[in-house]
Amino acid sequence: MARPDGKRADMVTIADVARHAGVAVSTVSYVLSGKRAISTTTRQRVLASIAELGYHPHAGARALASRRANVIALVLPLRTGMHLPVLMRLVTAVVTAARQAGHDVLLMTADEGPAGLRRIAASAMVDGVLVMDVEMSDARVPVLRELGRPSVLIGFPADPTGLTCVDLDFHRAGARCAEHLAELGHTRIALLGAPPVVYQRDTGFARRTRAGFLDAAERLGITATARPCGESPDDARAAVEQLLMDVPDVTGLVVHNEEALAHVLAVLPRLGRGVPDDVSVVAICPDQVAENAWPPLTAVLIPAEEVGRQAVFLLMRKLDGAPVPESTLLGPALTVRRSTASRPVSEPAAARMGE
Amino acid sequence: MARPDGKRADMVTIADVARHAGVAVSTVSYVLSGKRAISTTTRQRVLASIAELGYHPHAGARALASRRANVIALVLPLRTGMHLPVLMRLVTAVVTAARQAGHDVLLMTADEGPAGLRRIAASAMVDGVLVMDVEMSDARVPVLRELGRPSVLIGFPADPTGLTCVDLDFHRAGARCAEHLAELGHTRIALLGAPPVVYQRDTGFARRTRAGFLDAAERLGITATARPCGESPDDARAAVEQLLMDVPDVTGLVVHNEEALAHVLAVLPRLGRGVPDDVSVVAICPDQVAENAWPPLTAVLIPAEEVGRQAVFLLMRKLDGAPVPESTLLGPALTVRRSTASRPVSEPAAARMGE
DNA sequence: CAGTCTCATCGAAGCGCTTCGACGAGGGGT
DNA sequence: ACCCCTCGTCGAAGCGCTTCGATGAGACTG
Repeated sequence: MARPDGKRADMVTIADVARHAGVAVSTVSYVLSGKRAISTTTRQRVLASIAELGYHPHAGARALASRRANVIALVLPLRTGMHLPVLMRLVTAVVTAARQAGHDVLLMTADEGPAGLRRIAASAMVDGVLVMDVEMSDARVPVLRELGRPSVLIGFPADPTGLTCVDLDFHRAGARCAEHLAELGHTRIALLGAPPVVYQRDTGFARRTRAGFLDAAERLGITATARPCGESPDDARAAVEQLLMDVPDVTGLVVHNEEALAHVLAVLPRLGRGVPDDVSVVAICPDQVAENAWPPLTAVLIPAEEVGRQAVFLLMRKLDGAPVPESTLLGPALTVRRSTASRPVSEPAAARMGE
Repeated sequence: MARPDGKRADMVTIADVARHAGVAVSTVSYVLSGKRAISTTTRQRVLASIAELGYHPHAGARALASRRANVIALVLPLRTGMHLPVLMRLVTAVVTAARQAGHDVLLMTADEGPAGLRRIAASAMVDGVLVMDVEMSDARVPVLRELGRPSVLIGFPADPTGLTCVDLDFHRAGARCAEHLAELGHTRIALLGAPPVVYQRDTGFARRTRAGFLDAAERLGITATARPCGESPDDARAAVEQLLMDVPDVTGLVVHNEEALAHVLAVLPRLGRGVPDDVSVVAICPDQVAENAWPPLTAVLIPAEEVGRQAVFLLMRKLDGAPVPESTLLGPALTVRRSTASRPVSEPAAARMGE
């Protein structure tokens, strides 16, 4: 393995390339970085040598000399409850986008906490940090502020001032659902949202969805109600029953609660409401869930790939010192499937079915 | 931000620590690495300075000087079909274990392919590579061999010679299922495995499970049959019907096919076989699936955390130049839930139910 | 044709760390 | 008293790269 000069055989250095091409080390460096003009002939020769020798710059040396690691950190939550398919697609999108921008991705789990962030930042191991699944009051946020490293959050904390955040625009998502139902002629619609406790905690996305939904309904001149919904089968059933009792002529339903979704869908037919014949259902959920439900659900999707790409894009801009907006909200995309239909012209299903 | 000397304010170097503690730079280094004896008083002083200044070694400089990056690469598959919860738990376990061993984790997706592996290895960015979800004939395997970097595979390729592989011991998993059924008194048992095409491809885990199952049954002196099972509802139903026709008195069933599992469970009652009253069912699947099925399934789980930990452990040993076994097979853990019971003493259910 | 530019290239000085050899101070043995 | 260790510490030489200033060769001016 060792060569006569005592170095490792598999380590080709920039000096080897320079020697092979008959130029100075710095010339090779400039060919690679493009930071100074190099004649075409020299460039060709250097590139040929690089290819022939299979040279790859030593990442550590480069980081040391250039003060740029070309690595970003991705901080993943461990927390359960996060929907995994969405998370994985986000991760994949981030890695792909980062690679396209010439960066690698260092994976951190949140359990190292603030100390991990400090370590990573102080050791110059990464140029910037991407924090996923941010909560309203997230312990990592103050650390991020304190470190002063370029960072981008996926999700919004309570106070996003001075940070850069990306997420789905839940306000517009809620509105989009109302609009879709209105377009189909529905005039009595309802939103079943997160469990009560989530609203009490003032969690951002739940409130924003509700506000968007109600605002849109008002603007469209249709009657809407929004209420929380528990996650257990019993709670979900109770919520649906109560809703149908309070608003018997409701024909459009938005469900923003992944856990409860299946239960809601199961209970509606049993209460004499066919989907979509009697009640149209729009979900706000990952597309996998929407596709696998029965019937396949018209839904506003969480655009994981797009969020990941955007987050990386913003981080790269920050690394380049370019200005970025504090908050980036991605437009919701509504996919029409088979759970929504025009408002039934006849009387409610319960009567029709002789129940 | 800049100090009078022109350096960045937030970068504390080892020289700063040395000055602050009144010792030589090398002394600080030795305190940190423990590679030479340092008097207690000096050590204390240095450690105090480190804490006070908030010093963290520059990762790049360290990698350059020591030829150790303290980073390992984790190569994730993009491929669908991999069960995500298992994958995420594996990833989490790997990151946690790596951190405990003083390493960080660089995340690569497989779509960069061999070139990505080469780049990572040649740039000395990582000390070793962990490859997940290895297939029988995996394009990454030859590259791994060629690179000669320390690596560990999770899963087994067709020819694991000279590699280090970790996985669940599917042979013993199959055997464990048979044993469990035998312990409950069942004497006619069957295995529904992967779709036919998987066996034809000579895929490792499917064959090994079947062999383990049949060997154990023979050893235990009970009658066993193993057959493939398609993934569609129709194929699964057909497989079950055929099985019940061929072996009407079968009372123990092992299902090693995640996709078909739900369909098998749905069809058994319709054929007059209650689970577990008439037929006991053991699954080989992730625990989430086993828990959420009805009835909750007795199952052999894929020990994701343990696999991740083992893989990191083995990689660390390789980095230290210690010998490691070529293959590490993890013992299957069987969790008893509500889908298995003692062999029914009476006649088959079909008769009992008057069908 | 001297003076001035631009272009292409080179040499050398670090970047922050590890590690090797050297060295002074004590603590045995004789 | 001597020599010889061992222990604790220091200084300096790199690790492979980027970047700055310098330099030489032409290509323009006037």
